[in-house]
Amino acid sequence: FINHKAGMAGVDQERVKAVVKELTRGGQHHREESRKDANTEESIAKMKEMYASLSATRIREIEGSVRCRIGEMEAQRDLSRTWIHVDMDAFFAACHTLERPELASVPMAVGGMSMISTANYVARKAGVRSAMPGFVAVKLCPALVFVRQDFELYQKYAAMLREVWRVYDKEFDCGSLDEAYLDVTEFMSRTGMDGGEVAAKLRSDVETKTRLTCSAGVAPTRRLAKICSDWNKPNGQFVLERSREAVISFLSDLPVRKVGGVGKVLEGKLSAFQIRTCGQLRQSLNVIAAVFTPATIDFLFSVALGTGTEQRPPDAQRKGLGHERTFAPTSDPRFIEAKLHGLAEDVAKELQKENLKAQTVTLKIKKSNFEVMQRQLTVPSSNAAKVIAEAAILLLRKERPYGALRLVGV
DNA sequence: GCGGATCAC
DNA sequence: TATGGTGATCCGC
Repeated sequence: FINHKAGMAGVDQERVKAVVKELTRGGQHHREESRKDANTEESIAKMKEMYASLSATRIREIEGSVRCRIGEMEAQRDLSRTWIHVDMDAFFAACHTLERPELASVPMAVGGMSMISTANYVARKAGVRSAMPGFVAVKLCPALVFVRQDFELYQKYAAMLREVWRVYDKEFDCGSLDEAYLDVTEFMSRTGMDGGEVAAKLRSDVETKTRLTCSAGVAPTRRLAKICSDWNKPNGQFVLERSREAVISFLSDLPVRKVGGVGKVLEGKLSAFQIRTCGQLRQSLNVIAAVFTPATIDFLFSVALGTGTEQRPPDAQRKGLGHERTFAPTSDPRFIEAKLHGLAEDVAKELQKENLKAQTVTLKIKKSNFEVMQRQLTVPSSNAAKVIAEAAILLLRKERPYGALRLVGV
């Protein structure tokens, strides 16, 4: 929970670490996390070993192809578009505060003792953070006020937000309820405004319409715009000029972890090769090309150069639809199979609503020690609850004896 | 194609 | 006392 999220700058990180350690020591969840950490370390060791064993000839080959590839990517660099990424400030918490103004001045989190989905900036000062279990948050901030999630409330404000965003880009796409990517290139030529002016007006329109604040990033690519929207959060904006020099200079000291798609594990692997910033990444593309897998290499090259994501991706069709539920650990097959029946009903209803059929049914289970397993079965295409439930239960029974479970999903 | 793993929000 | 739910992607086999 020590990260670079907005509003977490002045947090006493040692205190957070101590509290988390005290509350998790010896727990099953912690053991599972440690197991994954050990796997990452093992993977890093293999990568280092592999790198050390490369012949001089092979290294020269890689260097040549990397040089060539960078040249091609530079030749195709596209600085013609202006993207704005707009991101609401502590969206869920802010929605509740509009309805209950007294929450503005107290530390508040949306969620419960198990999990927090977001916290207001008062709570963040104490180290409370999204994805933190509520019982840890209370220990960090005993005065913390919990508010239950209310998706209808968020939907109401999200609909108002989309009204605003549409004005700037008819085809805007939403990352989630509270954020969107807008290609404002045409809006700018139509109005004569520059990127910063458009972002300022957009944020002002959002606040006028909803009384909610947001932050915005302006940049020549979607990926960079997303990073920029976080730069002056909350209630701020940042403009990255549309020039190669500006992009390269912006990236030079940017921690790789700020880039969407770089999580804890990839950050750890890069760090093992002394790569912590995008500038260092740019200087290390030979290593990257030597030790990572193809998709990751493609991704990291475009991150390092600040290229890619200039175009809006075509809207993808759905590839999966599922439901899962956590409960107090049990091995009672009657309880577990009843859960699966209920989840299968929910899935079937949504499939029917969207005029879809299931081709493959996946059973997901999480054991009481937090180990996750998935088993799948291809069925004759169907959106009938009965077919889906029977497939899930068949898969479950094949895993007997499965012991105590804490979650099942369909 | 399957199952584990990672990531975003 | 107590660590979520949904969807996507990648990789090794």
